[in-house]
Amino acid sequence: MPELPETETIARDLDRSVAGATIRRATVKRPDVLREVSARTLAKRVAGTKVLRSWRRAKLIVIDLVTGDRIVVQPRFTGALLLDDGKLPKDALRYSTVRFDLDDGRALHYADVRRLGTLALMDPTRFTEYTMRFGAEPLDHTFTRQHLSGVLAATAQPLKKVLMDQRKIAGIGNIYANEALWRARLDPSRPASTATTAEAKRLREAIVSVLEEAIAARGTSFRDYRDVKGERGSFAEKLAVYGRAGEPCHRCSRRLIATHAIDGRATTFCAHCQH
DNA sequence: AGGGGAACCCGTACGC
DNA sequence: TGCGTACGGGTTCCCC
Repeated sequence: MPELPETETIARDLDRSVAGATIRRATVKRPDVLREVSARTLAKRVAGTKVLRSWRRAKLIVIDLVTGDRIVVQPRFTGALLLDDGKLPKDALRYSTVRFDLDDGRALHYADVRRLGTLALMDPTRFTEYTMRFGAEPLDHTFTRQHLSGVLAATAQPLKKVLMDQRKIAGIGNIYANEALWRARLDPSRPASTATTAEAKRLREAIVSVLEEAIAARGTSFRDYRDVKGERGSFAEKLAVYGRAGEPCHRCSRRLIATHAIDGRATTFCAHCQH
């Protein structure tokens, strides 16, 4: 599932390969993935426009156009941005929902098997309004231990729920929330406001390190995630807890516990060394 | 404000 | 083998 490291990988790759290209036209095969714009309006507003850059905010891939409009992609579970330069794996485009033909002959596709992911077109005003809802970027220099302490102190919700709350911290989903809490040796169900200064420091360092390492590995392809070339990330082999329920903790060798008690989401942790 | 629940979607897993 | 059904997963929205 594309979280921060996966969307960052996609956005960086696109920035390198598509910035400067001009979109010749857009073709919508599955209009139900569109948000904020109709197929007809999308096609009209992007035709003939140049791509300035591609970047990430929260779990969104944002493609800036020279007109000021932004293509905003939220891949959710199975969404992928695939760049078809004739070398994509066979079948990669089977679930293409929107195709952007570029002036150099390549095509950028938004493909999505389950189509819970979305693609929107936003003008600058709408984009600003939309992204105001997101909390701190964990890899930004403003995400300090003091900032995290403030976020944690403000609520008695479970730590894991706070990490995954996009209004509080942006970009962390189920995989990296589980991993960061294991690294910080913190019980996912602990009320956030009970975290000490030392624990907040540990948690900030855990969040930053796991996200940076996952970006270096080009993300986690636990199931569906693929990069713009249709290739997998390699961080799945480094996961300490996610998907490892019943297996031994890498720190203390005791069996990892699985629960759905927090927000109905799969949580895996070590009851012996996370407190 | 925070919590609960439904809706969105379909491949996969499972029961019969 | 086939058919029917339950499930998952992030976000949004609506209601309490």
